[in-house]
Amino acid sequence: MSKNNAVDDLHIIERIANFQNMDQFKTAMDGFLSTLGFDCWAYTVKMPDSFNGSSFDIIHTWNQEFVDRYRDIHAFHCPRLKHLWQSEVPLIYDKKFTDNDLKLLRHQPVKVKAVIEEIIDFGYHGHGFSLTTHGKHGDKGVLTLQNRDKRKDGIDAISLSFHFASAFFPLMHMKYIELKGWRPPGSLFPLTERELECLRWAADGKTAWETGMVLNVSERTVNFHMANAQKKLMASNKIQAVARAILYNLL
Amino acid sequence: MSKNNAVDDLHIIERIANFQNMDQFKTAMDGFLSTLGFDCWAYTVKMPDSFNGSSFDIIHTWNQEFVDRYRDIHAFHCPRLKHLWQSEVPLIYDKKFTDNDLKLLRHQPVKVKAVIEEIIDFGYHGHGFSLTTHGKHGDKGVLTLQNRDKRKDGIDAISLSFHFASAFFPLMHMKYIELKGWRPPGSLFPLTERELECLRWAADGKTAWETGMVLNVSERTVNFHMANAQKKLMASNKIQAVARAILYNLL
DNA sequence: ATCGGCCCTGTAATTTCTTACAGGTAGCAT
DNA sequence: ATGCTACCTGTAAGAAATTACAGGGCCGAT
Repeated sequence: MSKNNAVDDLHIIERIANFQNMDQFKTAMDGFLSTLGFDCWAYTVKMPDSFNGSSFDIIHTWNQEFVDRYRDIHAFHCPRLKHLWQSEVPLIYDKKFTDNDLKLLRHQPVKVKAVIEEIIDFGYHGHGFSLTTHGKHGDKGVLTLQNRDKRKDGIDAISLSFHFASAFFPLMHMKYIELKGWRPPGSLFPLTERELECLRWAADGKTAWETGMVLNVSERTVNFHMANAQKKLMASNKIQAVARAILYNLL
Repeated sequence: MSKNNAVDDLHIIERIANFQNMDQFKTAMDGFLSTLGFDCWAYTVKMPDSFNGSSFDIIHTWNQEFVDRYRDIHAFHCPRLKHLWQSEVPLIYDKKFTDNDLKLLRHQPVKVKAVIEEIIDFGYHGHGFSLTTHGKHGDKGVLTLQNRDKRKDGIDAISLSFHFASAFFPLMHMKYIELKGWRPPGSLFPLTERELECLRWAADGKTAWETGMVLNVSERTVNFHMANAQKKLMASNKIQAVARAILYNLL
């Protein structure tokens, strides 16, 4: 973390903003994280390609066996992990955390219980934390840093790393999404102001006729703009057009 | 910031989670921020009530005159501030920042230029930073911390505060939204699994008949679930139902 | 055992959307 | 001037959604 002052921060922000390719990104990621002094880290990215399916990337220094198993048993059914993905509340792993989780186990259905037990058993220990960041386009990232090595006095060293990672992980994630070139499907063509207005009113439940009243144009014109928006968003109907516009944060 | 270790962090997270009312929240906010040693701070919250209008809250220690003027001249038209609201890239205010902004001025339309000049003139200086956080339901928060007092050596003290605020501001914001009791309209009744499935497929542009094929039920049944979802979401049609479900992060 | 919630299905009238055809205006840039 | 873009409007046929009417089955809880 070097000198840890605001000039450094500006420098880091600029550095992240200027990564040109994925190699630079990954090298820097490695650099940042290894200086934080953890045994292992994982960065998981979720990119929603539709409302019925998402693609995931996982970059990690865990052993592959664990990650595969983790995915196969649908570990994200564990309530705490589910919550991690949905909220911005970080998880801090320590003794107390594990105790709490074991307590929660009693109130879980058998299926979920088995999953959680296996996760804890397999590798859900070690000191560290998980952070979630929510991107603009429905994309999410989770960063996990852990010390498996019990001999290391991780718990007291976590804090600075936690704060530091909180500050820069959202930026790293944004840059990753950008470099990855991922876009929600059908976001290539810029929408005009009129098209956006029509989409907005449609999202608020207005019919084409009502939108026409609001915008002081004919119903026909609203349908015209809506049809153009649909083409640009590669949507098969108004509903998908609105859904994509929202997902892509256009409204 | 006291001892600054992980036990403290857990404590802070729990404390934030346990605020019972707005008074406790505001007192704590004051406490956190005043210990960071800045002259003044502002916390701005945006809650989208529909796609055509949002409500804003501003809690601040600026002088009211500035805040009013800031709102009246639509300061958020300033590109940097617009970007701040849309992205998660923080702004760090220092000499370099102001210089950059003045440089950018040359390429701006006259209207925007006038706005920016007035902001800089009126109060857009001082050392500090602005942070953005994106909530789950389309809500956003921006936290700004500044030292107006030029005699204070702000720039080198910013970093720790910046990291600390990055870590806990998202949680504060989540809690604020919760305490405020704000919900996107029509999110009171829990949707069933079937209703969610129908909404998801609709959001992906499928017609009721197509969704029926996918779910292996009749078109009529899909319309039945969709109608129930519409009632629960208080939506006047399928489009608004889908839009609200997305906004409320249900899909 | 009864009630309520969730799931499922049918018919039919009406409204809205979607897509095809057709056309015209205004402003801006090379 | 010419082309490009955004904007606007009309008609009409067919597809889809919306809203009413109607009904039955399964399961878990009081």
